[in-house]
Amino acid sequence: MKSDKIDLDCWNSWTEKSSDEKFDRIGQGIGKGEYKLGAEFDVEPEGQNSSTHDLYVMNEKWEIKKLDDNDNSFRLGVKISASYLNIKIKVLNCFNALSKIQDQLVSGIIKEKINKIINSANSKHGRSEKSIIDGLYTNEVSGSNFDKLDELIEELKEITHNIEKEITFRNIQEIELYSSYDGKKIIYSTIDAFRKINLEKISKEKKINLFGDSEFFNKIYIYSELFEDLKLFKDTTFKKKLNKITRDVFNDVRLILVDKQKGFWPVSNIENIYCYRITHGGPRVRVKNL
DNA sequence: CTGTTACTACGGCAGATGAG
DNA sequence: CTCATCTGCCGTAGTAACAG
Repeated sequence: MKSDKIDLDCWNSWTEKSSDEKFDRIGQGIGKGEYKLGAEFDVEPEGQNSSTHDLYVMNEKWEIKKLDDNDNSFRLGVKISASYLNIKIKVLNCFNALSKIQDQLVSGIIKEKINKIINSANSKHGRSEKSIIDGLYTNEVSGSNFDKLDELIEELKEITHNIEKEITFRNIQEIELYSSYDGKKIIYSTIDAFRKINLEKISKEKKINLFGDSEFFNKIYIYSELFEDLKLFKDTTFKKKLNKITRDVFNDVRLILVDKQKGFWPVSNIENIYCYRITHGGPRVRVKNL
């Protein structure tokens, strides 16, 4: 193979050109395979001189990743931590909020659904040795917990979506109540009206009656706790969101996988990489069709 | 100065379980 | 049984920053 020609989405073998470079040679901010790959293309690894890429080859910025010999995965740098933390916080907010109001919900179908979801989040799935919630707090979400969490988020989205439809159907997007400030009548959103009434020192029965029935009381309660945080997953999913922040790392940078024996694998379509679990505080990534 | 700790790059691997 | 996968938990090198 000539070093000025590379094949995408397959292993390009190491050639004579890099035979003098050891794959395992590392340096400051320079990972395995970078010197060897650099030798193939007569370039030096950027290392500390560049925070955006490892090699500059054929007018492209290259980001080099060595796959884990164990399971063909790789991890990302700390740059992605902020993006992941934002997602994690929203997810934890949802479950914390549900746990807090759990006891205040009135028995019924919707409460049972929420109970199941909370229990599932506090359970281990697949081969996991810790629950989803524990995993989120310890920054270690296993593959099966990761899959299950995605399902749970979708269930919560479905629930809040149906509540939204019901609010619209009942035509109570706005409710008129007396102001706590000056006693005058003011129009409040459903959520604000609920929160206002829920603070009143009146019996639960009276509160429920104001919203029609206990099931609808539950629904608005749940909705008021979740809708803000679930906005992050509007028109997307937990997994898709993780995939997006993972792929965004490679905007304007070509991902090149390296392997001691097999050579190097340039990834043509970044959609071929996906996040499948969280380790050490960030996404762990795999490549399709490897 | 020197010695030490902190920080930021970079992945690694042991043990258990499940598939065949 | 053997082998691959899954899960959880860490490690190392090089340099900068700081204490004395």
